[in-house]
Amino acid sequence: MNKRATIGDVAQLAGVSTATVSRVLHTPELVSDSTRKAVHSAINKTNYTLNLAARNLRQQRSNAIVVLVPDIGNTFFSEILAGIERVASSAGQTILIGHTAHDQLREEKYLNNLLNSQADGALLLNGHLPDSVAAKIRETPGRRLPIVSVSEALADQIVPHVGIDNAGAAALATQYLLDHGHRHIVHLRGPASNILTGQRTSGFARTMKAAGLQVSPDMLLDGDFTIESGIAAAAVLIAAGLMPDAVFCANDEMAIGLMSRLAEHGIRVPQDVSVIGFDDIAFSRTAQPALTTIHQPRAEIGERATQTLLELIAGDTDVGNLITTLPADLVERASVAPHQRFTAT
Amino acid sequence: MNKRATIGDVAQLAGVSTATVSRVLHTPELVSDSTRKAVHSAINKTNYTLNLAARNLRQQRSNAIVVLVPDIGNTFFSEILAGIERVASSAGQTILIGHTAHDQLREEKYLNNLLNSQADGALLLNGHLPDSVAAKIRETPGRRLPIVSVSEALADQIVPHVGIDNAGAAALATQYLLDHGHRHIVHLRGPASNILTGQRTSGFARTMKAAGLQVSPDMLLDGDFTIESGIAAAAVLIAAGLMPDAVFCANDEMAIGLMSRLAEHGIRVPQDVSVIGFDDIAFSRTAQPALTTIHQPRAEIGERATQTLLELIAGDTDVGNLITTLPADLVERASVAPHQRFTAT
DNA sequence: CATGGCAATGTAATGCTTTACATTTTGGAC
DNA sequence: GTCCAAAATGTAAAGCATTACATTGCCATG
Repeated sequence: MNKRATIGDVAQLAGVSTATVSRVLHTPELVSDSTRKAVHSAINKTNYTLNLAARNLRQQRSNAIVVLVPDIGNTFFSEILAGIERVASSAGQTILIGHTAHDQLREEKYLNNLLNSQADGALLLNGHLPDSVAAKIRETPGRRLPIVSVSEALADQIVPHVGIDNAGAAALATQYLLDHGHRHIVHLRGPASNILTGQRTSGFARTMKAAGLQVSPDMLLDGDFTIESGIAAAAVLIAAGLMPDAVFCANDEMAIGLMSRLAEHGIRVPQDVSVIGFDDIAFSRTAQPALTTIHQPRAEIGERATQTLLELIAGDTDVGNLITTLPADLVERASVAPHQRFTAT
Repeated sequence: MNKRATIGDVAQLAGVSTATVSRVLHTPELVSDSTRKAVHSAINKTNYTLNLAARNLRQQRSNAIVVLVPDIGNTFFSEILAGIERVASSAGQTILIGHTAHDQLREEKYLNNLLNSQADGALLLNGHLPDSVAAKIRETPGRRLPIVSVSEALADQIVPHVGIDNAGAAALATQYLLDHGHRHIVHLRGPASNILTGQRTSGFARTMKAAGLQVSPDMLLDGDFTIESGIAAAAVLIAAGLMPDAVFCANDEMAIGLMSRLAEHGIRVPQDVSVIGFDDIAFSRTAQPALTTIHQPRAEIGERATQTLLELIAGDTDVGNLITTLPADLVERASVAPHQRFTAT
């Protein structure tokens, strides 16, 4: 079992210098036909493969970007990733996904890849920047780290961001329920630790208030973006014995969990209670009833974020702390119906 | 904007040699207290971070493993990933996810990371090994590449594998339908290109035959593991005008899509037709009705695969072309009911 | 035939860290 | 105070590819 061939082995076998081998690989037009053939044959004979660690060390870049995803299992992220990949790969960048599972240690670990020249840039889908990295950014304002936050903004937005207007979209959903005559509306929120939770809640509260409705504490339910927390929320509602007119869920997973539990108890959506979600994941279409929800332009979010990151890496434009806000809209399906007071006339 | 600090800068500032700085970082017990403090303070002052490219080059390994996933959006993979991460991170390995999207070019690109010492090993969830890599493995039987296939076997199994007995699990599902009195059973398959399709189909066909039932071509429907193909399959069934007793779907996504389309047409599951899925993804529990399906021990699959890979990397055991088969079982929910001929007595 | 210019190739420095081996320092025993 | 072992630290090579700069060889022009 012999060691891996190096560029030197290839050069020796082909009877040329290492520089020539390197040129065959990267700028073949500078090499004569005969030499090129000889080198290629030597490469085949030796089973040579480039050592990327050596190249990255020498070139001071890796042509890779790391994407931090809080929850791989959440289908919401996959279309964003598709957008990211489209742009990244056409720019010759490899994308590496780091699953953080909301774990600060992992976030740091993956970001160290960036700081340690394993990656040229980072895309944050997790809504959180570890303190150590944030401190580094503040300490060295000149040397901007190529990081862009996506979808979930940071508490302290010190890097560019691409996402939607969450408060506005939540307002849109709430207004839609109001327009259908619902008054007693409950909002099933995400975890308090998530920045989106505050944004969506404020959009909800603001719209309710504008309609002259008070948001009392019992109109806010706490979830954590999982199906299970949607199921649990339904249980709370059922136990309380008073079904609201409608429930605005901060994401589709929770809405789907909620509806499944309601169905088990014979509570019909939308006849007995209307439900609206957020995100428009694939399964919202197949839910029973099909879920009315807020659609985010996920592919475009991923694309724009990656473009911004690439500019940051190239360093040719000063994107500053650019905030890109893309439009979100409402898709009407079957989980919201007009309130009885509209139909019972 | 100054360049990044190197270990040399730290050494100079601390008044020691680079070797000592390196020791402070990796084997601090070999360094005296005072020196250690001085070095740490120099590290802070200079904002030093290790250059991983240089370390990887020197150490000839990266402490990273790359996981090839065909479809990030498929929730089936996330729990496998969780298992992988658990084992990998306790072994100090970083895991990097490469999304291949069934694209051979991407598969090669990510595997080149492995061959090029950007990663120490690879876990294949995509059921496919690019020809170039396969050729390399065959050419150099001595130098075994640290690769393990997971869940989806390779057409030509030249690396260790961890998964379930797919034909057996499909037989289990089919037998369950037979036991409930169903005779006219349709199997909605995955794409022909996928190795699982053949395995599951053969388990289905074998069990039908054992029950004295012929599997005619019209009892096999083609899908591609997506929700949409499940919806399309339902449309085919509806258009044909003859609803079978039951449908065995090769994965849950298709079963869910199928059921949603059936519901739109007023066809009730399980009263009018029974449906059984495969994989037991999270949304199978919230489907209406809750989906009866085959459960795979995903976390364990991920764990075992990673253990095997780590052994391969360490090279201390000869795992050979070990095939690890884990048990799959059936979870009864509400989408399968006894055939009328049982209940109508 | 001499010269300039270009194409093709070579030389050697560079990127940063780890680590085997060498050297110095420290502390204790006598 | 001497000596030795152990602890602490230093020196320098190695890991592999890229690339600025230097060199060689050739052709065409005058």
